[in-house]
Amino acid sequence: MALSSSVRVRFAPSPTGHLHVGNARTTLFNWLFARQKGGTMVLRIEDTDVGRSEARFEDQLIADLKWLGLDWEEGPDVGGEYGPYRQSDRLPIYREHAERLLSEHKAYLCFCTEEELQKERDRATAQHRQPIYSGKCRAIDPAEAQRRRAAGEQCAIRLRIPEHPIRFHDIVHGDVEFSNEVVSDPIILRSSGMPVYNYVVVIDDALMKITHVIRGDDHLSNTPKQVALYEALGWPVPEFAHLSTILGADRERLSKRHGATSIANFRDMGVLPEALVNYLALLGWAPTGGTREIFSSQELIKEFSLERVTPSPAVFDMEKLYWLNRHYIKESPPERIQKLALPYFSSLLGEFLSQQETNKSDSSEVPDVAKWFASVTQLLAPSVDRLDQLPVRASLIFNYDAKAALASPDNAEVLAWAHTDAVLARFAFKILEDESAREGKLTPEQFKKIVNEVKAETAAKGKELFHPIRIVVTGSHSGPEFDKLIPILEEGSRLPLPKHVLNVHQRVEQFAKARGK
RNA sequence: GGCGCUAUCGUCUAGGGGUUAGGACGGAAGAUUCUCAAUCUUCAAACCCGGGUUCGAUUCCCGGUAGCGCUACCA
Repeated sequence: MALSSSVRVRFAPSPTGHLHVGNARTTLFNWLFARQKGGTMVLRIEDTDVGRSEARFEDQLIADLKWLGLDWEEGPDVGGEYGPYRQSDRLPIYREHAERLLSEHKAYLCFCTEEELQKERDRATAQHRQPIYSGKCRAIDPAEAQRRRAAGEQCAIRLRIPEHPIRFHDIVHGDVEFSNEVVSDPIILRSSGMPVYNYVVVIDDALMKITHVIRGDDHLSNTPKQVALYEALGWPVPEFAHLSTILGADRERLSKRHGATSIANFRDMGVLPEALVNYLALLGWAPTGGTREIFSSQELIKEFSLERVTPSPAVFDMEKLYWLNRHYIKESPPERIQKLALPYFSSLLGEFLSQQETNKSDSSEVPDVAKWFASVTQLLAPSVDRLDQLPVRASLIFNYDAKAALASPDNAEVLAWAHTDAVLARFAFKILEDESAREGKLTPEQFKKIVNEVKAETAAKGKELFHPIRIVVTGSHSGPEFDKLIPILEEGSRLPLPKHVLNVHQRVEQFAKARGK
């Protein structure tokens, strides 16, 4: 299939850890741009730092990107015509082009030792000068230099930086200019033969025909070196777009210290991918007009533009992410939420539900349990920031504790109300008497009828009536609607769950006992 | 230290030579529901400082300040 546009972008992470939100946002912007332009997305693994790179991190990276719904046409996992897509597999390419630059006198051999260079730098900083390379080896005759190298003398390859300022255009920042004096001839190939990052990135981007380099603005200061490299190599300079840094609440660069920062963290917390994508898109970008907040990926592809990306750094705001997450939780089909919620209930349900799921056809009870659990998540999910908070919310179903309810300071005020004793007494009496309740088959209608009778007999109404009853039934004076809760309690008590759910009758009984009246 | 980038409510942002400086999150108040949540309504909340250009600057220019980044034979 012919692509309608020649736009090619890349995401080039180092496999040194989990995918970070900053990198995720960079990938997202690349992806949105590529998808909008009908371009090609390339995934390239920058694993030249062999010490820190690990293969398992590459798999995680790919899994995290896919979870976000991002995809690519070329990469180590899918191949492509500009491979290999792992830098560790491209070493010969880097050497070849370095030698080419050398033979064209665009680069030269440097015989300075690390100690010499370090001393030079120290001297410069002590004198408050820019710590740049003196250019000592620039003057060595190339033929002489080759002889010394052939004789086995250790040397690195340095790029010759031109004697004029380096200018380039950045889509986010506009025109940027650096004096050539601050760049200094950078090493492109170490004496060990290993190439340097700022060099390989140019070779790869050029050879992979990348048209738009969209990356973090920590690379902005590296860009003049890279532009000089493109020019030395005789290759076209791509468009640049440098994205601002994501900061923590203290305005420092976002790090583990700030809590959840990896995509895996958010996934484990029960943040939905579409919420994260939507939030990340809003960090540093806003649509025309700037009033819309909710965007699906498809809508983002349509609306996104690099020109509207803000150059200033953005503070990551967990509360706004939660707001979007709550929105998407409510929008999601209940079956999806139920499925996603399941892992968080392993301590309450054990392997029970997942086991039941696998052999559902041969037991009649199974659909009941699944259905029951679905109604539990449906009841609780709308009030939660993230799915991992569900089990705590569910404690009113699973962990009824009459003594704790009576002792709770939250309940003290309600328990002291004038009507409370009467309400409690009449309610307990009626529930304990009720035949259906005793069997755990109380319906919301019967429950309502009992409540109404209590109301008539005690003259308590509104909160005076409901708060004490809530405390008896759930342990707390506030919570979900009784109409939905009663069936969950009653049905739950009849199911063979690993953690038994008390029905209304049992709760009233325990409460009465705990109260000693 | 040098160089670079950045600067609108607490936060994310819209806007732009003359505006009641708009929206969202969060906050506050009210409505509603038995309660909480949700929902709806309302409110508070900002152009970093100093010069210049201009009839007029938050907006354009310069300087300062602050934050961040880069200053490696790290990526």
